[in-house]
Amino acid sequence: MALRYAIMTALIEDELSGYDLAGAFDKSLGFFWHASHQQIYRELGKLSEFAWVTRRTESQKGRPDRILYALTDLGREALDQWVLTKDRMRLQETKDELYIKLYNLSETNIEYLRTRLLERRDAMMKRLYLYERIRRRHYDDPKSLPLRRKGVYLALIGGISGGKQYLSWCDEALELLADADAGDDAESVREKDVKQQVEDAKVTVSSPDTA
Amino acid sequence: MALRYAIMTALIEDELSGYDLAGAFDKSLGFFWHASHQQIYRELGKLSEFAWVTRRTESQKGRPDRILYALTDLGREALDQWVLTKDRMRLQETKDELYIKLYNLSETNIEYLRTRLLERRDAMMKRLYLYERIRRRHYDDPKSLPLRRKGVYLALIGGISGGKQYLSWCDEALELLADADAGDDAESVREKDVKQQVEDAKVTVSSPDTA
DNA sequence: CGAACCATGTAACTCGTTACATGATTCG
DNA sequence: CGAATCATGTAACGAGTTACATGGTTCG
Repeated sequence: MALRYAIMTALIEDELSGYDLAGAFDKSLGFFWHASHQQIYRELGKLSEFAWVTRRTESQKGRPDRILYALTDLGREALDQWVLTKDRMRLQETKDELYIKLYNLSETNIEYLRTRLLERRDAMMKRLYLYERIRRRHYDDPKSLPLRRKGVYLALIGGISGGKQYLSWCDEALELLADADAGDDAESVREKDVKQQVEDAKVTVSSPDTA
Repeated sequence: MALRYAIMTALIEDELSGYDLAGAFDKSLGFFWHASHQQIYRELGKLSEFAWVTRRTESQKGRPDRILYALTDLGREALDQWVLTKDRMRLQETKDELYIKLYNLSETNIEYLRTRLLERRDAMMKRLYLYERIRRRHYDDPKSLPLRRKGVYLALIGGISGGKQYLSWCDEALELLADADAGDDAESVREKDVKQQVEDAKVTVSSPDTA
């Protein structure tokens, strides 16, 4: 059910196409919710059935038509009601396979898992950079924001601080795993590289405005 | 697919029943993966089909029989292989409806959302307390752990630091929302209470060993 | 010239939730 | 005496993924 309302939330301020929405779920909304375009088109179908949104086709030259969706008063009402329903409280369900894989850490897979960690670290850093920039540009003084924007701000910093915590967890994990097989000469050299990468990256993240 | 392997992971060290497994997913494993008993029984059915686990019935007096599952060599092999397959990296997909609801923050629902935040704060604190204790008891000196346990340790501290970050996010959110409607006298008094609760709880969390 | 972007969708499947079903035992 | 714990499951539904399908444009 939540995806339905997430879509409507995105439609409060703008009239958007399914494609736009998919983009939003990869960008600004994506820190705490993800949805594939297939799911979005499916929900949009239902939302028009309920008359919670209206659809309007816009022709473009040289590109496929876009179908723009707008929230109706009825939809707006349904959304307001939903906010007040009690949800199943699910605390921080991270659902990352990597955690399960780490439970199975061994000599055989340590190298592989280290690579996955670096990958995630990298990806998170890119995301954080984007979000930090949004925060600085639009949410620099949270106390003076209008109420609605305060909520958005909170969701945003929730994502940002979660992301930062994740980064430092990656660092800690990489350091522990680097120690884990010291002794082998060839390995040691490679470990040094990994540690150096981690250091380099720390600098990049602490001052994202320079990139 | 991941649930399947999470179950097998839990079966590496012990022979467990479906009921035991459901318990594990509510406790030690539950920080980063959740599964209902229905899902678990379904997967266990498939795992025995594949001969990745064996089943053995144990009669009990005055209680229903338990069916104990044990990992086979074949299952062990499948698990080891799975660890090395590349997953689609999904970064910190929190999927908490509360974030979407916060996007819709207004005078109408602010009180309600504050209550949800306190609820989550409370629940997370209880969980953190449990996990911190496990860490202190069994993972106090991570560098001296055998390799496999290091992986478990990393998953554990991933959960712990994520939880701590979540708590401080809740605090920040509650403080911002408390300011949000100051000015009304009756409200102001209530806000004070909320802030006091937050302070009280901070003390509790920073020293979990006293409870 | 190939890759990525724009833009929409369908079909089949697996994963996850909710509700239903049973029945003894222990604890407050 | 009612609720919680122990212990297993089925059925129906909703949410999410993977694969397939189409076809023009822009950029390197």
